[in-house]
Amino acid sequence: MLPNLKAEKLDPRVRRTRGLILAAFERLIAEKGFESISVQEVTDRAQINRATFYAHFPDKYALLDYSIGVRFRQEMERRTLNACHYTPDNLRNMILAVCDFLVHLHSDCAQPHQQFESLVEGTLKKGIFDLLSHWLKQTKSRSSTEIPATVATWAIYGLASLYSHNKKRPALEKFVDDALPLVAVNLEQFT
Amino acid sequence: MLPNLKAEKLDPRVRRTRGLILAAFERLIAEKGFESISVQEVTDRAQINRATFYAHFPDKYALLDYSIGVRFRQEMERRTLNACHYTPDNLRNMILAVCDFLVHLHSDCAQPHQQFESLVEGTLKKGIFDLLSHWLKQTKSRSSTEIPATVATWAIYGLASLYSHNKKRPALEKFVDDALPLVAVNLEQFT
DNA sequence: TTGAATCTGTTGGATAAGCAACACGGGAGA
DNA sequence: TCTCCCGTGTTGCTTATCCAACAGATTCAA
Repeated sequence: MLPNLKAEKLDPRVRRTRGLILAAFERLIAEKGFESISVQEVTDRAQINRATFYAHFPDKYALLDYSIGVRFRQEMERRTLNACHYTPDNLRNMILAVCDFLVHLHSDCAQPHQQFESLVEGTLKKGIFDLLSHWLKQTKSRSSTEIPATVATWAIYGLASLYSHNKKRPALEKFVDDALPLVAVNLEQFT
Repeated sequence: MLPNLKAEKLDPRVRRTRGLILAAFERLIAEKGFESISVQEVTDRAQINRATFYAHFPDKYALLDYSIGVRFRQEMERRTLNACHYTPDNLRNMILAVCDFLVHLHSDCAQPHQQFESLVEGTLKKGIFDLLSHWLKQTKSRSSTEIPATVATWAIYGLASLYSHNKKRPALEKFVDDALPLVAVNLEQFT
């Protein structure tokens, strides 16, 4: 079972602190981009002590990781893709979701730089991979899921990256429908 | 010197907790009125432990007191009436402010009951009295300020109460200009 | 080069907030 | 009447957060 967002029974202080840090961080990212943010700015805006930040995150890169992960899982939950299994249609919806996610991320974030992008890529691929693996393991097929999930993950992220960086983007639905069969063929055995 | 709102150097945890309690309380008051609110509801919404509430306020009546006091001082600060001295014009502005305050309080608050009203009255009169006394003490006049400040306080609150309960209210400016001389005459010696 | 300024991570001890439990009291309903 | 439920305040102990201080890295200007 994928860990649900609200299922975790945390100390309320921890939940509150993380929420404050996250909110401050996301507003700052929208204002001035990831690279130029300092930990101090985040903690000032979040109204928490700087030492407390380090009790939760090793550095601002870990915070970015966390932020992207939370947002991704929230989006999957919103589309009810977190509690289902593999079908070509679910796959289609997931690709749509990832494309959407990247497009919004780029418009929400001032000055996306190289480092930022590659961190996002890593986190997002992990999210996609985990969700896909979760789907595939629910099928009766005995075959290993690692390789097909990896292939599909990279393909999906690649598609979304292509789409989101495209200056004049085609209609999303059309784009995804063109690409879907190429990904789905690798996962046929799990249908 | 009247205590400034941001001047107090409080533990940030205390500041945060009070802010959360206050915000939760004010939203609840707008939703269901003061009487039917329980301490538990406030703390649940504020994401605060119930025991923590009692570390800050004896009960919900003290919270109402605090809330009204903060809002009143904020409003006076906004109108820069907190750092000035007695003049008829400042007095006029203060009466305008108190009327405004009561009108908005009644519209923000679902089901204002008797107990609610009398608590508000006490807190507000204390605020008015303190501010007036602060003004009067800055004049060269040697006379005692207690009696004139008391008379003016009650008069001002009475005016605002009358105005805010009036079904079809006259224009505020006209109302105040009619009443102003009656209050000002008691404070003439401090001009 | 030097020095001032700013940010990063880390630490030990102080303090606020959380938690679970308790006694108490006021309904609501059998 | 009795019991059950719910809200109020209170308490001792645990835990998260705050704080002040530190050493090291980076930048920038004199």
